[in-house]
Amino acid sequence: MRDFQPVQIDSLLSRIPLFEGLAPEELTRMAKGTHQLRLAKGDTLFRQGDACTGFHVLVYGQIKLGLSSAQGTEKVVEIIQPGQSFGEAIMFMDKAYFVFAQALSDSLLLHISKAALDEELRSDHAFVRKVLAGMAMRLHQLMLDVESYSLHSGTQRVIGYLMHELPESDHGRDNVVLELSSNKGVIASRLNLTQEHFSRILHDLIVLGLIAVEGKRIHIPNVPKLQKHQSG
Amino acid sequence: MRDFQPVQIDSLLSRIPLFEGLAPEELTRMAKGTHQLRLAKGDTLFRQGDACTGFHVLVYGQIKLGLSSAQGTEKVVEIIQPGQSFGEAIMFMDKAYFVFAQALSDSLLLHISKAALDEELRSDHAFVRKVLAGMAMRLHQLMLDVESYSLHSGTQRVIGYLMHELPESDHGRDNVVLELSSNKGVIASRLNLTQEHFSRILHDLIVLGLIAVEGKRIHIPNVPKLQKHQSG
DNA sequence: GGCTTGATTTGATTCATATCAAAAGCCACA
DNA sequence: TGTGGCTTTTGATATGAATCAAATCAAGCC
Repeated sequence: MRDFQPVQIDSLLSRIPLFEGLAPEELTRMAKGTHQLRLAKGDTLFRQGDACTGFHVLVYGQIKLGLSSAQGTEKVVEIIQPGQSFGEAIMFMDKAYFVFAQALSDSLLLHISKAALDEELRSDHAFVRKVLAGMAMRLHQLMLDVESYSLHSGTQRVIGYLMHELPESDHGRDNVVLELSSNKGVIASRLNLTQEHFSRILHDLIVLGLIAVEGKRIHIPNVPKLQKHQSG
Repeated sequence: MRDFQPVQIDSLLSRIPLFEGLAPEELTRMAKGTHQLRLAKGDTLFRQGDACTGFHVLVYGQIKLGLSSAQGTEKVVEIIQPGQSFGEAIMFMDKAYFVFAQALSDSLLLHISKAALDEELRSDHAFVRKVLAGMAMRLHQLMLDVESYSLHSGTQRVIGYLMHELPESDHGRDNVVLELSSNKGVIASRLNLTQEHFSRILHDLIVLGLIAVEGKRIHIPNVPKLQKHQSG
């Protein structure tokens, strides 16, 4: 059951950061190589080894990208939020996926074909810069992850995550509230922690009075103080 | 003491994978934005926070890229070998370096200015593809690292590293020899292990008869057997 | 050849985090 | 309003890897 609503796709595309600034006719051209995709919570979008024919953009919902080990355990590499794209890198390499993608909630995605992107890349230098910048950011982000995994303790990673989730404007503020975007188990895995360890770290922070937790809602009485706690 | 030998730079550039296929006049144009750089073992090329004005290519020698933590410990992110380039991503973002670069041995590098690259990107679509492909590969590599760090044990990472260093043609072969490209401490850090732990893992593999070590030379009597050992 | 300096190994111990198991908590929905 | 199926927390224990300290090895080099 494939949707076919070019006009709506145009407008969805235009709202994606990557495609901002494209002329209407360019958007229409891109839309021709794009199709919509609906997933129910729990559905798999692709798995390791699947061929990659383009990249995806999430319109609404939530997707998790993960690695699964030989022993069956899995590790969440990234939690995709609306507006984010993913899969460009592997597309440029003409390789098969080596992460899997699964919907954490009912989701709407766009799939943009490699051919459509290639054409746009050929004709639009500004677009080239944008794609390059996007890939560079992704690389940078991954480097930060590597740094986190290898140089920071579990507690530091958790605090770092909370700070990252907090809108820039809330840094330095007092008494802010933050809503976790997913289940704690998923976030724990994203931070390379077990669910249990994550729970205990949160507990420790509560005992220290640095946060208060009710379900997915995290109260932070004093953001700079939490930030400063990154010591063990 | 800055070198100024445009002709030689042309020819050095032409031998770099990234610049293969460039027309002579393009090469000459790139060479104008390029300069040579010699480092002695131990010299620092740049450190965290330095401004980035272009990217580097290593002609000969060896460079380590690393992160240093607040506590003064450092972690090797990558060991650059001749022919490899580095720093493109951060250049595209117009951000300061957040890794440092230090020569592990006397080295010759080229520094290609952002401006020169930008110009070439604007005029040469094939070149755009190459840069994109390069960044994609880098991203992929980093993902593999993340996978290693989070899903594999120390022993698995070491075996993985050895397999990676081994030329493809030697997989499946018997009785191959492999020369470590750097000090064991550096490699250990690259694998996110302490020197001591790395030493012990090597020791364990020796006891199991999977490898034999003399200095930097690693003998592998049976590659597939070593490969298969990835279990703990 | 002995001496200095750095690299590597070995040993003893500690620590962070994982694992396994079970108890609570929390919804959704019949 | 209870009940089944999640998610989350808590507890007890195990383990991989780090740390600290010291011994050994290797390699220049006067």
